[in-house]
Amino acid sequence: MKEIRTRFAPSPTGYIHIGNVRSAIYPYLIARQNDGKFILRIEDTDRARYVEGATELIEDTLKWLGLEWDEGPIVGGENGPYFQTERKDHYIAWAKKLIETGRAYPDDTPSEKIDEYRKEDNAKKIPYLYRNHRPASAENSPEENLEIWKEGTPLRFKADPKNYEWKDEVMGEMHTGPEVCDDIILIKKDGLPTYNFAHIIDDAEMGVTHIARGVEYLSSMPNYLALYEALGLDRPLFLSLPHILAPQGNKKLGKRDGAKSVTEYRDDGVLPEAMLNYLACLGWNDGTEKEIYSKDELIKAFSIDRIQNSGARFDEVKIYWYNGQWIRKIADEQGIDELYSRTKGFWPEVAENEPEDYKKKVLSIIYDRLKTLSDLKSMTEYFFVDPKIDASMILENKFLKKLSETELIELLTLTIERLNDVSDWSEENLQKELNDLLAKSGKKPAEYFSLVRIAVSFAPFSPALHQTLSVLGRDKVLSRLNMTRTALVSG
RNA sequence: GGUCUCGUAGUAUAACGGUUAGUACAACGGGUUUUCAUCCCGUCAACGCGGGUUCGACUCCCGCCGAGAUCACCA
Repeated sequence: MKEIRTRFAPSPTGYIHIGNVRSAIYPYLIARQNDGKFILRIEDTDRARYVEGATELIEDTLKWLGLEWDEGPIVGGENGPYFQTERKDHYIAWAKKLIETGRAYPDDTPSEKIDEYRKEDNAKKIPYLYRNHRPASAENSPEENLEIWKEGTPLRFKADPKNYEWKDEVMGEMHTGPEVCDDIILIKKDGLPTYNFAHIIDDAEMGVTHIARGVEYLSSMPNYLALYEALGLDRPLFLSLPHILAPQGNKKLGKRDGAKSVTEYRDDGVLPEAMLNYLACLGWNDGTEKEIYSKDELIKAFSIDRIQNSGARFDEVKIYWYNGQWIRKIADEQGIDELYSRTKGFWPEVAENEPEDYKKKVLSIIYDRLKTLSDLKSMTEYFFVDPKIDASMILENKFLKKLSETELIELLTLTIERLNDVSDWSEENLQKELNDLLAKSGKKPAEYFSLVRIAVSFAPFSPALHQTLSVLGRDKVLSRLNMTRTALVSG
């Protein structure tokens, strides 16, 4: 059986955003599922749009998502080079074959002239096709054209207009008429190939069996098929992936709509597991009601024929839901140490020099409140530094505003006196003490506990009170209670 | 304009001729005798329209409408 080989072939023009990362994920899953190979190829033939550092950005993104490639930059491989600019001689060689068979011709028609053709046809309301304006060189003999073609002169394909039929693994049976076949540019003025030409050569030479790419390439398919034919190459399998839609409107999600880069979500504290899970399931499902998939589960469950053929809207709210699920899943299944290892860089600055054990304890009581890891910044500060006392948070609290200041002060005094005598600062014992205090206070749980909670944290919310007090430790709790009481006393 | 694709609740989706059209997110309400969250329970909410075919259509066919893609020496 032929080895399954898939590829992701981005051009280094910037970051990978949410809208195009699925064309990396699906090929990856297909390769892994079939013990095949996943190739990364950098399509850098557009020197004008080339962005320094973009290749590294792409590599970073794939690595973060866990989409390791078997051949490509860094790792190398037998079918390299994996940068198109380093494969120029391959394209030239194939281009010459096409000239030899009379299927390509040099064309130095100036672009102004081409624009004119286009305008003329538009004015006449006939579809613009370059093959209706072929220059004399299109009729030269192969020998002649081989002779006159030199770097600096664009090379065009000589189309053979006819019907094409093919199967798209996602969209189904396809067919088009001759009106879409045209003389496309193969080699540009700068001597580099166009995408249209280069990707076909590369995929063939790299043994790619499945090409997955956005549906925008669907309308170019007849020209690609013509090229496969003219080059004598076997067609691979084609997968047209529907677009991911922007949050508003019906357009595909692109950088202009503010499509965030994948790594931006990483920096916001989204876990790669959640991102991969969400993106894979956006436009694909296995027919069951399962929602949470690990990478291995995706590899097992994935199937091409269940890829959705309509566009799917990217929903930021849902990815945060997935992220919450994954935060809890990792903590519960792999332990708090594993989750902790993901949190570097997400703690508030004041926590920087705090001991890891302490941060792990904080994490262990707060993780089920996190939607993203960056929530740690806003949610845990009071564990590391005394909060700013803001009496209004107590006085205006919905549970506390009916209590008088005197009552509040008395309750704090009661608490301080009792806790002063407590030496067993475990969660269990604190829970017991707090229950006793609650009984003594004569208040409703929401009233008494809210007071203590706010008095030590001055945060809008916090973990369960006994846990918060236990992790905070005896000294911090008592000193903060005292400070808060003093503040209330002095009004 | 030519060519092509798509069309189930606000969103993502299930159904592959027969179900009270299922699930998840969101929204709303409630519970878990402490906040926020988790977790649990409940409510709201959909087959674009019109014709066929059929005993029966979300499902098959046709037309329409709507949305999108593409028509580069960009990928």
